[in-house]
Amino acid sequence: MTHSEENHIKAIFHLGNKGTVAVSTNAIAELMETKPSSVTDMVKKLAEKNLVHYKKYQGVTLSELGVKVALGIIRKHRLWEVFLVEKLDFSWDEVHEIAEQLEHIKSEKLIDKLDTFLNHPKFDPHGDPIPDKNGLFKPADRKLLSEVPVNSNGICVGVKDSSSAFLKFLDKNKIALGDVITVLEKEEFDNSFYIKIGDRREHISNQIASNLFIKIS
Amino acid sequence: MTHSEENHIKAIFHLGNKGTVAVSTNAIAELMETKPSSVTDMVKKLAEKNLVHYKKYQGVTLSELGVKVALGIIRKHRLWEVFLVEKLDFSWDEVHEIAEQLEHIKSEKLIDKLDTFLNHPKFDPHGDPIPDKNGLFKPADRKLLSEVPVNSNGICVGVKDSSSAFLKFLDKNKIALGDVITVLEKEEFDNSFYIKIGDRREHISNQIASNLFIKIS
DNA sequence: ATTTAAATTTAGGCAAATCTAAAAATTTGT
DNA sequence: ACAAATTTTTAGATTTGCCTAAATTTAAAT
Repeated sequence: MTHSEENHIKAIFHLGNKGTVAVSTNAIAELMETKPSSVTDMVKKLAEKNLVHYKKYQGVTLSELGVKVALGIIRKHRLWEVFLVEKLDFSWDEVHEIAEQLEHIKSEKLIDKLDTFLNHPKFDPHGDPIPDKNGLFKPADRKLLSEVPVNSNGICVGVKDSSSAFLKFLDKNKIALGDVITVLEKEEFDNSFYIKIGDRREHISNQIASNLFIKIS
Repeated sequence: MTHSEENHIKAIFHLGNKGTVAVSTNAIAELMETKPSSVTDMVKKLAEKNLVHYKKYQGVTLSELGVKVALGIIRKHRLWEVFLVEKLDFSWDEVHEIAEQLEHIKSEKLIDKLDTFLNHPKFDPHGDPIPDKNGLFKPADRKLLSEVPVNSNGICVGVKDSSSAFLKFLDKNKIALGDVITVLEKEEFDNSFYIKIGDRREHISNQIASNLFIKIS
């Protein structure tokens, strides 16, 4: 598998609800910052290799094999992210680009040993679940802060948007995974939220609230 | 820099006494398992980029910039090898292939942090010196066991041939870096050696002796 | 010092991954 | 339901890294 093939598989997985929902070449191209025509070419190649199901003009889904491959890449990506943050002391907004490179290193033994070294972590630094060797992971029971009823109480367990910009915003505002959050009030006018986080009271926009996952306790 | 470019630079460095001695395209091709004509192409490209000095039919040497690049790659390779052996518990004969991949990961910060995490090691698992950030490393004062006078006493600090086959042989015969070795006698007939290693007496062929480095104490 | 052998380069070609521009299919709006 | 807009694919070109086969240069041998 080339890097490019792996990246396309990953994109289809992420855009198409784990590869189950048909994704347009346009969408893939946009995510990958390439052109739709290039995606068409690649998708044909992946179809040849039985990694995707593809019908002209109808979008792409992953085959069973494709899902397996995608989960393998995601597993590697997220394990490396844990390594970078926990062992090398990177901050959570710096690790994505490096993990994008590391995820393509080929060695099953390496990733098994890395997993062991890290004590079989279940979540990456952004709260996303890490598939195990067989591609299984518990569908984290978490909800977007924006979609939880007022007075809900829980722990911040993940972010939906893991862009560097958003993560830096959270750092600046001292919001981190593990923080205890209570939704105090919803402002109907602009859909913003008043929350209690730790022992502070904060006012966060809807955009922030709809990118924070909490686990209701 | 592409992987292929980096690999060519590395080959020129290793074959040409750190890039200072002209290397033939043939030699490079053989080491890299490619064809001389392909090497010619690449070498021209590297010359364009001022990474090598190249005169048709006269072989290649590294430019100052080329040496810098080579040292950077070697630094990465060897630091990753230390990581694999010390942290992930790989054996020293397994790490080369994986490090060949990892050495191409691009992130200065990553390698600095890895270096710190590993406590700025000076040698890789085969006893080869690791260049520091500025490309400097002490020229390890070590000699081949085969070239040391009888009755010399020292510590085994490295291997010349780090092929998996040789390393496995050493493991099987319980010869490891750090072992104390005394050259007891040289057998003139076949140039083999009788040595004391730890508290055992061993008889090793010239081929073995000329691939083991010791540091005379 | 030629001739022969070996090494090296050139020329031309191929496959992968990308692109642009044009053609074809699908979707949308009225 | 049909024309217009949008999406998607095809066709053809480009770049990179590699190859084979032929030509050229250098080195070796008699």
